[in-house]
This record gives sequence, C-alpha cells and structure tokens, in this order.
Amino acid sequence: MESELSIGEVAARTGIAPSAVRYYESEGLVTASRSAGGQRRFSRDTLRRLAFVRIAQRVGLTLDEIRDALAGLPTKRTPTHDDWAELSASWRPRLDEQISVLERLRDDLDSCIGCGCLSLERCALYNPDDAAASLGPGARYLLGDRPSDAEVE
Amino acid sequence: MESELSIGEVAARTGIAPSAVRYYESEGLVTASRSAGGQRRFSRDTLRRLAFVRIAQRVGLTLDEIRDALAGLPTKRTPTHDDWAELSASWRPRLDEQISVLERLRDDLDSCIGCGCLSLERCALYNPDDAAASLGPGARYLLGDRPSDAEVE
DNA sequence: CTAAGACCTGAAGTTCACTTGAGGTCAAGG
DNA sequence: CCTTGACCTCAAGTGAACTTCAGGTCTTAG
Repeated sequence: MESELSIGEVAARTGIAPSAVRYYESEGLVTASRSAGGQRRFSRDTLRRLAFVRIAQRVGLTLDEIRDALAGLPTKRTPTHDDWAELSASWRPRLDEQISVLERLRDDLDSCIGCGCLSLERCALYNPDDAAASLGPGARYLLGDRPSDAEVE
Repeated sequence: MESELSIGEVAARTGIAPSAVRYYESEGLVTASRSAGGQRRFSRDTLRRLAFVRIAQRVGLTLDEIRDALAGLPTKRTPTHDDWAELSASWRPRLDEQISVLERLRDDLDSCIGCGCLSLERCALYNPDDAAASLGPGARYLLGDRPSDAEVE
C-alpha cells in the first residue's frame, strides 16, 4: 500500500542525507515519481539502489561508474534477486584486485623497510604500473588515477 | 656535488608533476632551498619524501595526515634508514586494516548475493560501523568518512 | 651573447560529491 | 482552518588536490 517513500523516509532508512538523494536523482542514479504537489516519491527498490551506491563507493567507484553499472538493471520491471546478484557478482573481481594491490603494497613496504630504499631505485612500491596493468581495462588505483610514473634513480 | 635537484629533475624522477611538487611545498610536505635566481633546489631526500607521499596517498591518507606523519622525521639531519623504517612500519597496521575491511566487504558481498538482501535488513555490508570500529582511533573508510548509518527496514 | 626552454608567482579554474542558503510550497495534526 | 515541519528549486559554496594561465625571469647550449 504505502510502497512509495518520501525523501525523508528514504534518508532515514539509508542514512543518506536528503540533499545527497536529490543529488543522486539529478545525476541519474535513482529515479522518483512525484506526488500531486510535486514532492518526490521513491519506490521501495530505491533503497536497494542507494545501498548499492554506497557499497560501490566504498569499493572506490565514482558516481559515473556506478550509474553505468546500475544501467545494467532492468528499468521496466522491478529488479529481481537475480538481477542484483548478477550486478553484485561483477564487483568481486574488482574487490579481489583492490585487495591484492593492497597486499602487494604491504609486502613491498616490508621489503622496502628491509632494503632501506623506501621506494627508490627500482623499488616495486614506487612502480605500481605492473600492479595496475593486472587490473585490466578500466583499472585504476585506490584513490583515482595515478597515471604517470617514475624513472627513479 | 650535484646533490641539489631542480623541480624538473624531481618531477622526472618521481613522476609527480612540477605543479604538484610546488603545491606540496606550499603545503609543507617538502622543503626547498633557492638558487641565486630564485629557482627551487631540492635535496636528494626530497625524492624519498615524495615517494612516501604517493604511497601514503594510495593507502588513503589525506595530505594533512601525511604532513603530520612526515613531521615525525628529523629536520636537522638527513633522515636515516632507521628514521624511514620507523615511519614506514607505522603504516603496516593501517594497511592491514584496509585489507581486512575490503576482505570483509568481499565476503559480505558473497553472503548478500546468497541471501538476496543486498545490504538491506541488517545486512553486514550496509552497516560498516563495526568494521570501522575495529580500525581504532583515526579510522576511516577507503574514500573518506562515511559517518552516518542506516536504520534500514 | 642570445635564443630556447625551464622556471617563477599569484590567481583563478577544475573535478568530485555533496551541502547550504534563500525564498517559497505541501501535507498532516489539532 | 491553520500552523508547523517536511519538502521544493536553483544557485552558490565547500574542500581536497591539483592544474592552468598570464606575464615575467633564469639558465644553458650553441
């Protein structure tokens, strides 16, 4: 019956500020119908979309990328469990990649402490290109692109 | 003899743009002396500092935090291997934390795919507070604070 | 010595992901 | 009916981390 949620309810249930929800709508991450008076009414699966947005952000994706990912969901019908499962599964590799990059960083840090170079002189830490290369198309570092790299002494 | 580097040399050797190096200097992350004509001259250990900056950024630290960390280095003398080792070692826990947060995220994602909730209804993924709590003081998520949280249906 | 190219400063611009503010409208309880 | 609080829009502001620009100076190879 009350399957339509006001922005305040959505905010309360997701922990996302109303202003952020409006922003997400303006960016095409979620959609909303309108009440007679022009107020937003969100369908229940918006909660799921928003949850997905937050999770994807924690994995390091930009809103642009998240929008693209969400575009894979059906728009006609309410996404099913399988729709979501498929979408979620597609992040597994990404997470695995990020984890291995960090593990590599940790191990390299150890070895760098040992050798004293701290990332200079062909130190693996300072040359993350190979790590990035293994990420395949669309690969990027934890905090955005770090495209250039060193020719360290 | 030529132990002073121009900004261009620093940039070439670190892969960091000259504008970024100037910015780092303005932010107090590195220091530079000046030539007779007013151009920056960097000492050799600036390369090490800059390398550290980049690494710390990949671990998710802000420049403010990195500056604070670098403040632990001696300013009178050139930092020794042990100085750097001490500094580097202090990141190990941080890396371990980040790795475990990501691993948790991955595992939770699996279980959420299984249960179909995708982070709703007391899903662990959607309530990262406990994960964050384990990070101790100064804990933060991968891409900045995500302080608020849900009272999801 | 001179020209090219590296460097300088300070201010302004950029991107991302939002938040804040101003000024006004909608909806629900009493 | 009326008031209060939630909601609306649009524009502008925020902060992090830089980049770009304009206009001018230094340095160095030839």
